[in-house]
This record gives sequence, C-alpha cells and structure tokens, in this order.
Amino acid sequence: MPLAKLSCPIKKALHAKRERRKEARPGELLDAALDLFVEKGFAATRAEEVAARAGVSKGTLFLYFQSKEELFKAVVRENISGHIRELNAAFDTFEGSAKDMVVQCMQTWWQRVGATKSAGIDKLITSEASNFPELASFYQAEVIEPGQILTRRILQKGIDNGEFRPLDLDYAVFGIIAPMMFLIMTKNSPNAFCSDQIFLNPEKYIAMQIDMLLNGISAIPATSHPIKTSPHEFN
Amino acid sequence: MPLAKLSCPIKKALHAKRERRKEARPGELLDAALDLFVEKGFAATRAEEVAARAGVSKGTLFLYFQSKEELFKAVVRENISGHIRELNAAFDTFEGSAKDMVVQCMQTWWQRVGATKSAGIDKLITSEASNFPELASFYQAEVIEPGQILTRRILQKGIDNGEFRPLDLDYAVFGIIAPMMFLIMTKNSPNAFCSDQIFLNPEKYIAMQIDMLLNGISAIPATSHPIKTSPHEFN
Amino acid sequence: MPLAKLSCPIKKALHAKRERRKEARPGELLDAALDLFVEKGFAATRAEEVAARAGVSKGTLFLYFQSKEELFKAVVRENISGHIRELNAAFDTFEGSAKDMVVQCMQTWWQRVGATKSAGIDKLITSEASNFPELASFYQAEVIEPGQILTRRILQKGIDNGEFRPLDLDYAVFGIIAPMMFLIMTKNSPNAFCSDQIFLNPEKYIAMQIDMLLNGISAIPATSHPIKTSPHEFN
Amino acid sequence: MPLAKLSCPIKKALHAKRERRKEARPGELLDAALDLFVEKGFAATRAEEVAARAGVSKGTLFLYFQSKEELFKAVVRENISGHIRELNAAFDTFEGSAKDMVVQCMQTWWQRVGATKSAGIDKLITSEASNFPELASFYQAEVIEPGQILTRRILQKGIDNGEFRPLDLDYAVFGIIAPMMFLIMTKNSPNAFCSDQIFLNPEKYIAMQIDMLLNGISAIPATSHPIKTSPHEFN
DNA sequence: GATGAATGAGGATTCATTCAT
DNA sequence: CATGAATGAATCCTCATTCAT
Repeated sequence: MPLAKLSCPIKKALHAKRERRKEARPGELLDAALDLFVEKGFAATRAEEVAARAGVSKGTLFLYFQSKEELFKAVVRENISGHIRELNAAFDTFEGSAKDMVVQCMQTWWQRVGATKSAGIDKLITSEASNFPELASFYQAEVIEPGQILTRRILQKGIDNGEFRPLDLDYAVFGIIAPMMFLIMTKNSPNAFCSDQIFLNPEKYIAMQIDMLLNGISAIPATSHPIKTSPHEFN
Repeated sequence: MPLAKLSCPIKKALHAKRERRKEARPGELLDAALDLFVEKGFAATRAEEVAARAGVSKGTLFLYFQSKEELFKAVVRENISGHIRELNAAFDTFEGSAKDMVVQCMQTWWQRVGATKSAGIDKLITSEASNFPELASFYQAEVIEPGQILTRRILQKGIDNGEFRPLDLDYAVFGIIAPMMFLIMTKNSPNAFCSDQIFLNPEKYIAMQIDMLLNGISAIPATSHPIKTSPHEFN
Repeated sequence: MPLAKLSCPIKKALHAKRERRKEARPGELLDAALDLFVEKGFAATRAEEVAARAGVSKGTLFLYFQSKEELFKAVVRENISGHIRELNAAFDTFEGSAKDMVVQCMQTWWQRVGATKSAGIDKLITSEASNFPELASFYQAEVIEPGQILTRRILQKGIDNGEFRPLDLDYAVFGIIAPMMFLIMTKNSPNAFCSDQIFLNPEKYIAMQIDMLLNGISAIPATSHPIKTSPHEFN
Repeated sequence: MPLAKLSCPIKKALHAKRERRKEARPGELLDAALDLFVEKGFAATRAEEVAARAGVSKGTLFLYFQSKEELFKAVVRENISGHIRELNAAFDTFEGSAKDMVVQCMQTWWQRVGATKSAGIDKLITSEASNFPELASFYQAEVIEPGQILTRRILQKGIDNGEFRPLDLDYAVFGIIAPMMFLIMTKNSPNAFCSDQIFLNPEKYIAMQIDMLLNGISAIPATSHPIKTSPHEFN
C-alpha cells in the first residue's frame, strides 16, 4: 500500500528485487542458518533469528522448511555437496608427483572448503551427530568416506612410485585428514581455541603440517622407527 | 502443599525411598552430567534427566548446583583441570630422549585423558564455547595453554639436544596436538566419523601418528622442504 | 514441535479461535492485571491467570510484557501517574476559597481516583513496596510527593488568606491525606474492615472527615490547644 | 559429637539453654514470622528464612505449625490479642474529660500497640485479607469492632457532657481511627511512604492529628459547616 | 524432639510452530 | 505468498513439605 500510488521507476526496482528474492529465499535462509548453527549450535539458534538474518519473517521460514530440524538437515545436505567429488576429479588429471599432490590437495581443500562457511558443517556434525543420527550417516557417506578414498589414492600413488615409504593406509590417511579437521575446529569455535596469544595463520599452519607430514621432525630420520612402549615411562 | 491434602497410603508408595547421602550426591550428579553433556550437548541435556540418571529428583540437583550452567562448570572443573598439570609434573622428572618423551607423552595422555570420559568435555567445549564465553576462557587457561606449553617444552628440548631439526614452535606444537584432538573428536562423535568399515584403533592410530610425526612419510626425506605453491595446480 | 506430530481433527478443536488484535491486547492485559493484582496481591497472582482473564494465552502476555514484574510496573504507570498532575493543574485555575478547595479536592480526588480501580494500586504498593524498591521510589516520586505538594499548596493558601490558622504544614498535610488513604484501604481490603454491620458510604465519610478537619469535634474550640501528656493517664 | 567427650560446665550451659529454648520455640518462630511477613508479605517470605531467623531448622518449623498458612494464621491470632480489651478496661476507670481521653487513648494506643511489632498485623491483614477470608473476619471481630466500640464510647461521653458537638458516630469514629491506621501503614511499608525528605515523627504526627481533630484547621470555625458540592468545581 | 537432605508440584518464561489476515 | 500475532508444550528453577537419621 505505501508504494501503491506512485508508479515511479523505483517501485519497479523494488518489486523486481523482491521477485528475484522470492526465488532466492530458501538459499538466504540456508546461509543464515549455517552461520548461526555454526556460531551458536543447533539448540541455541532461534528460528526467528535465522529468519531475521535472512531478511524474512518467522512465518516464511516455516513456509520453506517444515521444522527447525528439517532446516538443519537442509543446511547440512546443501553444504556437504560435491567438494570432495570435485577434488577427486581434479586428482584424475593431475600430472605432478604425489608429494605435489599432497601439497596441492591440502592447499586447495583449504581454499575451496576449509576457509569457506561450508567448513562450519564439519564442526556442526561433530557437535550434533548424536542428536541427528541420520544426518551423521549421510555425512559419513558424503564426506568422510570420499575424503578418505581420495587421500588414500594419493598416498597409494606415492607409495607405488617410491616417493613414500610403505604405509598402513587405513591409518596414514589421518596424517592428512587430522590436521585439516583440527584447523576447521579452531576456526569455527572462536572462543574455544584461540586466545589472544595463540592465533593460527591457516596457510602457515598448513605449510608446517605438510612439512612435518612429509619429513617428520627428527633431525636424522629413521626410515623404520618402530614405536613401542618406551622403557622410560612416566611415573 | 502439593501432596499435603491427600494422606492416603498411595502417597507413601509414590515416594521412592529417600536415601540421605550428602557426601555422595555431588559426585554422582557430576558423573551423570558428564555422561549426558558429552552424549547430547549442554543445551539438549535436561536438568531432570541428569538428576534421574544420578538416581535423585530434580530438586536435589539444584540443592547442590545453583543452576544448570554451574553444573556444567563443575563438570569441567572436576574432569579436566589437573590432567595437564599432572603431565607437566611428569615431564619434569623424565629422563629419556625427547623422542621418547613425545612417544610417552602422547601415549600417556591418551590413557589418562583421551580414553576417559573426560575427553568428551573437550569435544563439548568446541560446540558450546560461543554460548559460554567465560567457560571458554576458563578452558583456554586451564587446558589449552598448559597443553601447548608442555608440548613446546618437549619439542624445545629435542631441538636443543639435536634430536629434532629447528622448528617454528608456534606451529609445530600442533603436529602433536592436532592428531590427539582429532582422535577425541572421532571417539566422541560416534556417528560422525566411525562408520562400520572405518573404525580406529586408538593405540594404532597414535603409533602411526607418532611415526609420521617423527619421520614423515617421504621415502627420502629432505631435511629442508620449502613448501610453495606447486607449479602443478588443480584446475 | 509440540503438536506437530498429531494432525488429527481434535487438534483444531483444541485451538481457541485466534483473534489478532495487537492494539487492544496491552490494554486488556493491563486491565486484567490491575484487577488481579489488587484482588490478590502481586505474588499471589499467576501470570497465566492474568492472561486467561484477558482472554489470551500465557505466551501472549509475555509477548507484550517482558516479565511479570514489568507488567506490574506497567499497571502502575498506566493507572496512577497523571491523576495527581491533573489535580494540580485544576488547582492552578481554581477561583474559590481554600476551604472550598479542600472540599473540592477531596471530593474530586475520590471521584477520579479513589473510587476507581486505580486506587487499588495504592493499597498494593503498601504491601509490595519492600519487594520492589525501584517501584516504590517510582510511586514515591509520581504519587506521594506530588500529592503532598498539592495538599501543601492548598493549606498554605488558606493560611495566607486567613482562612486557616497557622499550621505545621509538614504534618498538617496528613490531616487530608490520611483519611483518604484510609478510605482506600477499607475499600480495597473488603474482608478486613467492612463487616456487614459496618459499611462506609464514601461520600458521607469524606464529608464527615472534611467537617471534622475544618471544624474539629469540640463544642467550644480552643484556637490553641497544646497537647501534652495528660495528668489523667491510663493505668 | 563435638562436645560429647568434654563434660565441662559450658556443655551443661548449652544444654540448659537448649532446654529452655525448647519451650520458647513456637514463640520465637511467631516473632520471626511476624517480622518477615510484615516486611516482605506472605508469599515472599520463605519458611526456611523464618526458621533461620528463629534459630531453628526448617523441619522444626513444621513440627510446630502444620503449614505456612497455619503459621500465618497463628501469627495473626497471637498478635491480635487483648490490646483493645485492655484499652477498653482502662476507659472504664478513667476519670478525666473526653478530650483527655481522646488524647490519652491515641497516645497510649500508639505506645502499647502502634509502635510495637503487633501493629504490623494490621498492615498484614489489609494486604492478605482477600487471600485469608477467615482471618479477616477474625480480625474484624477481634480488632475492628472492639476498636470502634471503644472509640464510640469515648466520643459518646464527650457529646453527652457537652465537650463535643453532636456527631454521627458511625463516621466520626474514623476521625480517630483513620490517622492511626495511616500511621501504621507508613511505619510498616518502609519504601512506600517515607522518602528521605518526608519522614514522620509519630508523636508529633499524633499530636497534630489530635489538634486538628479537636479543633479543626479553620481560623474561625463554624459549628455547623454543611458540606455540599461547591459551586466552584474543578474543571 | 530436632535436623536438613530429599522431594516434586507449581510457576515464570521461552520459543517452535500455527494460522488469520 | 508473506506476515507476525497467538499459542502452549517444554524446561528451568523454587520452595513448602516430608521423613530417614
């Protein structure tokens, strides 16, 4: 009604914008929800807040998502998507050494996934997995396993061509995965890990982890270093 | 006043046997709370549920803890402070090499902290930190920083005596911390990481991580391995 | 989530017809709250009861008032501020004698304030003041002091023009205020003061009080009547 | 147990004190309850607080009083007692004039009743009457009516002997009662009436009220002063 | 009798969800 | 479709009352 009587161009612009928005609503809601779920957790995020951040009313949220739980699931499903698939495809055509591939894979993953909001999903899942078992298995199938398979392929290639020493791949994959997951956690749990003194620069962190991963920290590395319970035990 | 007016026999039957065990209550409540907080998160855990699991009534919980939040803090204090302090003390009297110390430290930490219920708290914190800023800084001061300092001491010792090559300690510490945090996450987010096929054996995982940490994965490790953006980039 | 799972016809029947009358709600709630607070006191009045009397649900009450205490304050603000201000304004333009003004003021106050539900608030305050210090000072500033100032102005005028004998105004004001407060108390504590036999007619009561106030009860009044401990003491 | 092994005199003293106390308990509880009920109201007073102030445990309170309501009733009944009866008896043997009697009665009542904790009962009743109808009628019968009868007797005597002009006693009694009730209210509702600036001296207040009651405030009192709606009305 | 630990009904408040406009 | 007023189940917490010691 306010704009009803004037048919100046601005009105059309507004309507056009609203039209476009109509299409975009679910996406805006998902974005807002992602932010808030990551920041505050599922339970502590209020539906109204999500709506407000998306610029719509509470009612509209429930127009697009049956419930807060469904919204949560949609957020996860929407964001888990094909990043890993994409990395896998890239691997198929990659020409360099396995070492380069490790470097490339970790750096690229960070740029395309870890540094984006999507990474918040990983944190979300770890927090809420037990309250949403079905989501957890979805995540398992969509992210965890493909990620492990990709990692495994890279390591296998390095072993095959003599770049890497023989490794138990079931466990070695976590040499790559663990530091990246840890980075996500620190990035997405602002108060938990990052005091003022300790603040990670992601690129430097990744570089260092790659360095340690490939070369270890020992000055004179032993190719075979059997770990056993040391004779020097803690009291 | 509630039951005051009916003094029929059924009333007595309604009351569970009232045991008076003032000394034991707080501990039982803390145990119950730890279980539930770890399992479901802070917000999703109802006060009454905690009480029920401890075998007491709602009211009794609030007899010992001013609020649910205070209960949470008490759980944290009870379960995590001291562990790191203990490890630090152990370090002071340790005789072996820095490598042995790394091995020992990671294995001992796992046995004494990581494998226990307490470790669930670490996962909890990452989820709830933003909703409880003061708790987060408490955790920061009590756990994160002491842990980093201990790790740093060990690495420094190894560098000093030539066991380890020179390292940027600010980042190298995460070579030890990250895999352990990752292990906690997987252990305490049962559905998120551990499908039926992929199930970690913690000791084996730790051994492998130590192996990679000390020796890296390269067949012919380069003592200096500058990481740079590879010429072979992903598409 | 509550009713989400049952979508049987009975569900619709459970919902009372939902009327949307945003403008009207606060007023209706304030009226209901006034009634109940006056009748039962602040603490003994349940929020849900107020809502029910206003014809809305519990939740709606908290939509308009942040808390029960805020509701209480709103009731006070709505009902008592302004009355005294109004009387003060009336005084400014009053033409008659001071005596007439006393008469007029007491009668008008009764009609406009004392006889209305608002007066129940005055009684309320005396009961709940100690539990709501900030409310008490609000009341003090908004009602008590302006009331005293008005009373004092009237008496001063009468003294100045020789209608009244010289009086210690700090205390004389209560010659007017006390009987009116007493009237409020009796009117709003139905069981406490008004048995079947003894039932006050307010207008007659006020007339009588005015008569006694202006003329006293002595047959041959002494202009100066120093009160001292009488030689005839009670045993 | 702490004192079990020493049989020094101090132990006996403690026991002796406890013995004596046992008799006094209900009285101490009633005193504590009176204080707290007057100060905070019925609902806002916690049973435990009453017990604590009486120096006993929560359980003990319910040993002597079936419920908080019964405690309240006992407090009222205990304190309403024979003050008025006493004043009535004093009147029977009083020798002085009716004027002296008014003076005496008001001053004595203040000293023996108004200034004591018992007066808190009057405030209590006005606050809680509607929640405790039975108490209200008890109060009515024990306090209000005897008080009015006494007042009436005094006034009647003054009229009979020509000291007072003819009065409608049904209303004139409140010329004496109202200021006293008002005084009680102000004294027992600390925050409601007494700001820093306005603080009543009871004796001075009573003297002034007596002065006004007996003599009025007019400079030239008219024995007959018919109150009617003045031609000068407030706007 | 006295104690105070334990109980649980009750009440304030929140917030996901509904639905009249 | 969009809105936001209205709803009421759910949850934290209090405190009168009970009862084992």
